[in-house]
Amino acid sequence: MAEEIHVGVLMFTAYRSAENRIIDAARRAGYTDLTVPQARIAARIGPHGTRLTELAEQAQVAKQTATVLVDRLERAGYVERVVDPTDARARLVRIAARGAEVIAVARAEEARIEAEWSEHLGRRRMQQLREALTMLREITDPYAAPD
Amino acid sequence: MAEEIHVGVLMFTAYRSAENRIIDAARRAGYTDLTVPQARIAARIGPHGTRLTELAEQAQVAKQTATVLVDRLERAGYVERVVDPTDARARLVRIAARGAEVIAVARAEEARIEAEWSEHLGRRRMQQLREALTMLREITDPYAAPD
DNA sequence: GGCATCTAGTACGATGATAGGACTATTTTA
DNA sequence: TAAAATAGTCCTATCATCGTACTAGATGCC
Repeated sequence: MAEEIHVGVLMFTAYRSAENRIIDAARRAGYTDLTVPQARIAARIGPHGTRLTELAEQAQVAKQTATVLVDRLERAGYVERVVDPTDARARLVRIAARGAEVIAVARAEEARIEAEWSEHLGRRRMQQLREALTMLREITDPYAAPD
Repeated sequence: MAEEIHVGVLMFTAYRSAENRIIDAARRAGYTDLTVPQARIAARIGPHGTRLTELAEQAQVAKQTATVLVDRLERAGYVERVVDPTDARARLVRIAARGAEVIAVARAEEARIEAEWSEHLGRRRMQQLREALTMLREITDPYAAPD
């Protein structure tokens, strides 16, 4: 029975572990508002801002949900909305000052987690893991960002 | 920038994709109630029933949340609660008839997904992925089921 | 045994997350 | 230029989440 665990469940466990650690790190740093779904959305904002619909697709939630999450992030000062110069219907969600601060905290914890995982697995296996997941993205990412 | 994606995010994408597909399959089969959090809890029920606290830990939610989810699952006929013969305080959550039906549907979709992933990655890489994730579980699973 | 302590689960209440349906404004297509 | 598509929001209903507090049963310790 040991081999019967679905690969997806294994991913959930590892992913959720990382997510919890990052949220905890943010809380310890004083960013006690900021929930997991909010962080998930915020983590997908690109350097020059990202459209709400795009964020919704990547986080795999409805756009109404993304609207609510961005509302809260905006009210808390983590992000801001600016008009998209290329399309008057659209608005770009961008990281605001407070957002940049917490992202730094998150990135640091992220790096720590990656280092721990890498140490536990060994460099070769870690590399294989990353490679396999990156390939998998081709068929599991609905947005299929060409990077 | 292409290599900067955190391994955790890659896992989220794949995991969420699988989860969505399984839920969709269940809906198509007529099980239109049943939400993602409910399914997550239900998926962790063992063959002889599992305690609520245990389910909460494995799904990484508070026990109050697990109570609510099990309530809904029970009302919809997917699971049932029976007294734990070894502890009068505890109750075992067990799969009920309707639950067994939808699990069959879920397992089938799960197998299909694994097959697709395996085909996309190739057998060797799929095996490496499973191996790495299984190892990772040792340091990321708070419940650390011995299995 | 008997009392303090711990554990399993529930109840209440407040807030966040989620999405269906409908709507406006703008852009794209035919 | 009219028709269709797209970006985003609003309204509303329901689910999910968890802090705090509580009850009932189990355990540890003298």
